[in-house]
Amino acid sequence: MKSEPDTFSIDDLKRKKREAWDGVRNYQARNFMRDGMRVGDGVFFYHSNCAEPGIAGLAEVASDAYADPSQFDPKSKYFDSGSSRDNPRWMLVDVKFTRKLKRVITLDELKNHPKLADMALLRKGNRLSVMPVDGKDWQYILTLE
DNA sequence: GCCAACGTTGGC
DNA sequence: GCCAACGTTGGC
Repeated sequence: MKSEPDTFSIDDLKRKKREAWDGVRNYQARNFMRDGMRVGDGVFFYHSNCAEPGIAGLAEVASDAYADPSQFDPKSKYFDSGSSRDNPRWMLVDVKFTRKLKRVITLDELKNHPKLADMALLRKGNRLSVMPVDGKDWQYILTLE
C-alpha cells in the first residue's frame, strides 16, 4: 500500500497504531482491498512521491472492507456525490502498524533484483496505490532487510 | 518542474 | 462504442 510520507508516513502509522486507509478512488485498487484482503494479511507500507521511494515498514490488515466514510462527507476532498450510503462506491480496510524496516528498501534497489521483476509494483506504468504482493516476493524482500 | 502512463469524462 | 481532452500519479 502506497502513501506519500508528507501526507501519511510509516511514522504516522506507528504513532497512531491503526488507520482507516481512506481516499482510494481507483476501482482496481478498491477491488484489491475489498476482494483480496483478509484480516491478518501482511502489508508492505510503501513511501511514494518522495526523496527515497521504497518500502518503509510492515503493517497488517486489521478489518474487513467497509464503506469509506469520506465519500459521504461534502467537506472532504474525497467526497463523491455519485455514491450513496445504500450503495457505496468506495471501500477501505483498516491497517495496523507492525514495525518499521531497519532501513527503507528502495524502489531503485528492488529494480535491481531480477527475481522481483514480475511484481505488480515494478511493472511499467503501474500507478495503483494498492496492489497484491506474492508470498514468494514478500519472503524474498524481507531477506533484503 | 517535467512528462510518461495511465484512468475518467463526455461528445458524437 | 470510439476517442479526444483532461486530470492524476509518481519517478526522476
